[in-house]
Amino acid sequence: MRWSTYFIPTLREEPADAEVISHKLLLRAGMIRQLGAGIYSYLPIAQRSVLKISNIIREEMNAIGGQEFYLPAIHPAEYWQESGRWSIMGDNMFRLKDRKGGDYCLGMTHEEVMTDIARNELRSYKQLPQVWYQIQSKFRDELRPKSGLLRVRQFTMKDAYSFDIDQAGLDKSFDDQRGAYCRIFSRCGLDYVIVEADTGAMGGSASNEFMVYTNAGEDLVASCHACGYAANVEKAKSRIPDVDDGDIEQAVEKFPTPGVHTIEDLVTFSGGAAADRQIKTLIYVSVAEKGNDSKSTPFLALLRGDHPLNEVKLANAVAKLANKDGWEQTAIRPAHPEEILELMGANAGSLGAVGVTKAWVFVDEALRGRRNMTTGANEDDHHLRGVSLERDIKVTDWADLRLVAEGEDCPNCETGKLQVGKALEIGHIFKLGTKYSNSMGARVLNSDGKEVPVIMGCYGIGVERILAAAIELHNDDAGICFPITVAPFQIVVTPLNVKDAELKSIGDRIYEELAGAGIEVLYDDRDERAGVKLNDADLIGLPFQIRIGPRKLKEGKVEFYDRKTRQSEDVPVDHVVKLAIDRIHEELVKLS
RNA sequence: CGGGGCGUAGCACAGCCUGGUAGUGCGCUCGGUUUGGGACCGAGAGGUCGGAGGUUCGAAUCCUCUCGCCCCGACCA
Repeated sequence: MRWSTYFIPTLREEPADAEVISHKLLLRAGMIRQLGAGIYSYLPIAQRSVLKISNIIREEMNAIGGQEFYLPAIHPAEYWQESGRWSIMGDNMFRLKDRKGGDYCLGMTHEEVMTDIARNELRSYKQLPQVWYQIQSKFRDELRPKSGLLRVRQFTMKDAYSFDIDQAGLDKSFDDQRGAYCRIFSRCGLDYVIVEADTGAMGGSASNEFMVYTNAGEDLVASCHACGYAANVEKAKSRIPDVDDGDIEQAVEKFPTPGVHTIEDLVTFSGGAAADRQIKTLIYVSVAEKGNDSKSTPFLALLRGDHPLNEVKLANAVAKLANKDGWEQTAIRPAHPEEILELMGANAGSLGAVGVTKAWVFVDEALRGRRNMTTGANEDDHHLRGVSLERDIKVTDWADLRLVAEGEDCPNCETGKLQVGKALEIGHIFKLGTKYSNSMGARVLNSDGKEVPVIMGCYGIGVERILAAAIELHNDDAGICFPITVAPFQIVVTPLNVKDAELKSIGDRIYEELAGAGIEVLYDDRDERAGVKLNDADLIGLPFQIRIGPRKLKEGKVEFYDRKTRQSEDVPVDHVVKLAIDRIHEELVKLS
């Protein structure tokens, strides 16, 4: 490819509204341009990278028996209503109407579409297992698109679905996918970690996320160096030391606490209590839907005073009670002040669960067995001391509701401490089970002639996130340092002055020979100053460069430059093509 | 949805407070000189100042509304 006629609009200056490194470099390298919030056009070299990533994914999916589909992006609402996700997805889903007023959406994923095909076509266990996948655009009306390609409203996703007759089959399909994911991310040059994750709106039993540690990420991962435990903080657990509540169980006593409205206030208040001897009382609302009806149910969540709430854990705990009689919880949210007053008869800052019987009370496991605690009295400016959990509070359900913190003990081994780091999710695999096959009626006959729901798994990868993550992980002050497997080209050939006929003719020859050998080569035949060409080459980050300049050519040599190490070696003109081919193959082998 | 910021040439920005002929740098075009890490000289092209309404003799500038984009938050009562 000749750079002089190829479209790579590099930017010298940094775009004003880019924040994260990959966003800045994608713009500066002429790879993407924004069309709207969270909507990007991929320019030619970005498209080359995306296609290379897609092909790696395709190869690994095919290697485990995956079969590629092409599915509609626009879905009639009825399929999503059947699965129940028409309401669960809420404002995150792009919705539209056709000319007759019929409801449609743009697909966020394709469980419904794939399950529909499965239920129409799969009849017998003899047809299982099946592994179906696609690599296509997905649409999500994100609350806040941001960070270039990291959180967008249209993106490319590889999503695969497995259909098995039993749990053992699902386990194998899941493990196959997990192995394929490891190979895919390794081949793309990404350091990743596999973590336990919440299943969220997908439903299902188990799930693993594939994460890349980077400050541009939006998730937090808790991990233990001692044993390798790693989990999304949405799911992570930890061990904490016991707190001494004293030997004697005291009686409940109300006392005035004027002006005390926070845990912290009560710690310093004379006659108050340490934060770990307090009970924090939070009022939340479960929002549920049934058909076109919706309802809001306020409830209490109790934690130790110094423990932060993990909303995801709380939502999961509440859903067990909220999802019945056809109701499906779509969200939980903090209660509004007027809702708190109505439910509790007091305002935030003086709340407590003692005597509460008309609302659900969810209590964090860390409070189990605790005695002589201090909490709000449900009367403004009053608190209670001497509260014992089991004796004084009517607990609806115990659950793990606590957000783990850095430095707490690993839940999985004796010695480790948890570290918490920011990470970017690049892949997610789920054991769905029968959630969709039940709601949509995908059943086959088993070997006993009995009709059973198909056991499903689903497996997603964000293609552009791989590109962005590769840039986040591999860059320096001059620009991108692409892993060769995702680089738009493998090498750039740069005659430093194309008006010098000798430099140009040698450049032409090297370019032709590399291209003839099947190397993905970009030829910088632009009539630009050397500085411009070298800076652009560094910026777009191809792994290797061949620089042809007058100084070295006097000795019959050209420079072979390694972008990542920024080392160059002088090579006789006649040897450089072979050297380049060898080095490129070496790189490819490293990432195979 | 709440808070903050910003919309002026392809890009980055100044001008706005205090109303009076729309600017700077980079990029772009042409000519010349240059040529190993983002050259120099000269001559040019390019903007309904996000949009609508209002105030005024006069609005990029003041007022109202609106659209868009960026950042933070939307868990700890």
